[in-house]
Amino acid sequence: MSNSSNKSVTLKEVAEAAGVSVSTASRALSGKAEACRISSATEQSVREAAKKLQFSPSLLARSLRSQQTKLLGVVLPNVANPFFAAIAREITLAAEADGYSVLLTDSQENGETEARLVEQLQARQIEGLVVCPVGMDETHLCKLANQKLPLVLVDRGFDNRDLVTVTSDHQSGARIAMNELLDAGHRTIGILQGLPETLPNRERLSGVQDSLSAAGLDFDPMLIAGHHFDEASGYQAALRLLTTRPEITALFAFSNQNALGALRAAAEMGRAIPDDLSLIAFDDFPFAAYLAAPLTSVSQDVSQLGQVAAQLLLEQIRSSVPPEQKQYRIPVQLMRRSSIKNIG
Amino acid sequence: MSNSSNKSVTLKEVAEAAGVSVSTASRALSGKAEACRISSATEQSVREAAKKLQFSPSLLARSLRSQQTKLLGVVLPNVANPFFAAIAREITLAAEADGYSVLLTDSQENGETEARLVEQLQARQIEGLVVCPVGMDETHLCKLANQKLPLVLVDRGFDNRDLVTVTSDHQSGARIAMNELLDAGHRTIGILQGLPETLPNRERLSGVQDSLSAAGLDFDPMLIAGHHFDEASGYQAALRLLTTRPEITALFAFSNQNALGALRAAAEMGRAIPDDLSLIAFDDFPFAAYLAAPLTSVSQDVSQLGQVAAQLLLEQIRSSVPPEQKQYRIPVQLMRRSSIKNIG
DNA sequence: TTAAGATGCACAATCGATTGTGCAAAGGGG
DNA sequence: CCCCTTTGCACAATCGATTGTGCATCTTAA
Repeated sequence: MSNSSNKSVTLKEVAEAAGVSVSTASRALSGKAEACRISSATEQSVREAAKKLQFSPSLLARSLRSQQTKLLGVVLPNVANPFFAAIAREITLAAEADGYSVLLTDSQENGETEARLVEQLQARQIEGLVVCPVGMDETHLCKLANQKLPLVLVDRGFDNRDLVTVTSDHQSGARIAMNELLDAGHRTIGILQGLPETLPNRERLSGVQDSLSAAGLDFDPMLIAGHHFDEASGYQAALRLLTTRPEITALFAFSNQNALGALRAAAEMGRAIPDDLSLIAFDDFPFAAYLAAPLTSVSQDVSQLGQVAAQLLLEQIRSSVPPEQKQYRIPVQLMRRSSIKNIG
Repeated sequence: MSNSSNKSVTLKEVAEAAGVSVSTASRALSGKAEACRISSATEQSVREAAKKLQFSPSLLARSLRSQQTKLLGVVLPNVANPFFAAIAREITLAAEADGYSVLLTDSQENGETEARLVEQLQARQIEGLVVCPVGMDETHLCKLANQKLPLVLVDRGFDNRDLVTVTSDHQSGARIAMNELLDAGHRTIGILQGLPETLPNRERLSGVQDSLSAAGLDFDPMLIAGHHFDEASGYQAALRLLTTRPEITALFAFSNQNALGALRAAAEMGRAIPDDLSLIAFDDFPFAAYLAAPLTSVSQDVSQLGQVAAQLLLEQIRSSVPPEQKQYRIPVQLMRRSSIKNIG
């Protein structure tokens, strides 16, 4: 009964079944019957033929003709990372709601891969693009913006203020975290940083510095370690800091994965949390409250991040002009638990 | 200097720039110069023109003509869930390596949404589809398979053995988990189940039953609670079981989110883990080892799951015949930690 | 009865690439 | 010198939909 071939029904076949021309069939099905003076009898027979044949128009052909692909591109450094996955989801849902489909790609935290993926997406005539950029080179992205391709950067960004960017308020997040430690009496605080060249990392370092200056303390670069947002970096960095600077009483991990590494390192060094070492992390996660030492963290509103990015992109596509405001900051929230000991 | 309009360069413009016809330009650029007797001089001038104009062929037009979109579809119940995100990533990477792009969609754990998304993807002429199906209705998916659209089901599946399916070995995973509890002397074990109608859930229940029978114990349906794989369900189910059946000494959570809910419920009931209550969960996660009671769990090899699904799909597309073997089982692994107390 | 206007639909161009076919010009052999 | 082959490329159809235009037929009024 049902069509068992793999090629789909075309408008031409529908038109023949209804005994009309392709153009008439097209107009009948696209609701332009009135405007194009198609008799309702004809319209009905076309509709019936389409239903009977299970006609589904080729979006490919339609896109080619209309120059509207209804496709969005998304480039993320690691789709499997729950943080980016949450962003991907928000964009996907928002896109779907607006009739768009999402081409998802993974740059594997590699700038060249990112550039290649962006070109590939462009070749597919995407109407808009969300990127969480890797590295410090923004030229390939500026080029897109110059070509009038709606573009939104999310989570990470550049110093270039011309690109539409949605990020958490990393700087005040870091300030809040540091203040929490300082208020608890900590004075020698190790920083487990992530990818050094990323904007979030730099802004967080800046927040750390702000906080220290406000407290009249020096910023000691030797108290910073780490090179990535992953567990391994957190582990190595924590191990090194705790070994070279045993007077450290608290660690500030720039990601929850870094915190995980810190947990492992602390366990190996025989330092219990929070009694022998305090810990705070950027980026909350579901199990944070159930850890041996419920982890105090700065929570990013990832859903909000994704939603705002998606809305900015869709709005940009609709209006075909970039928004006036380029920089969007999503507030963070301190989740106060019990991984910090008051040693004041 | 660079093109600042948003419309891209067409082959026609390249051809004009090189002073040749569109067909010649096409052949020169697609490496068919030799075969189509294009002089190397002409080929060079076309290539140069293309480079100068930054020509990038429209994949839309190419797809329409060649009937090859190089597009894959992926439908997952919740893209933000790290488990599904990991699957999405593996598929994305494998696809990219083979020149395919991935259209990612989120069915929001809703069968009708899933069916709608699948149709939409079909309208985009995807060449293959990976679905983690929601619900028990497989008709819309069988239809696809009948239409010769390469299809792979992942994580979840149906009793229908004709659809290519890649899942963890849920049944033996559940057996392993139950045996771990039984070996530790537990006899009254509460089950926190996930979505009841899903295959993983049913297979896990089946594994539970196997294990109990082998131990000569009865399977008490009243010891099962829960309706979803999320935290809320785990919490409510655990609360109910621990209230109505206080003699329970151990819980088996069917997902890590369920386990999280159980953790919350146990805390509220004043039952410490593992001393007052043992816990084991299906599905490991990075922080499992750092919980107050390091959680023993059955770990699924999610990457493997995604990779196998991707390879099966790509192979199916290449050979244009479904594989002979339809069911693929990925082994699970017990991660023995310390959330189970030996009460033997 | 006939010209003007309304009605209903088909023809054909178009989007941007690919590809089968055909036609010149150049080259070679008898 | 002519015919035949090879070389080099252009023409045109095609993929499947959308859309401007034009042509019949029918209606209505003078």
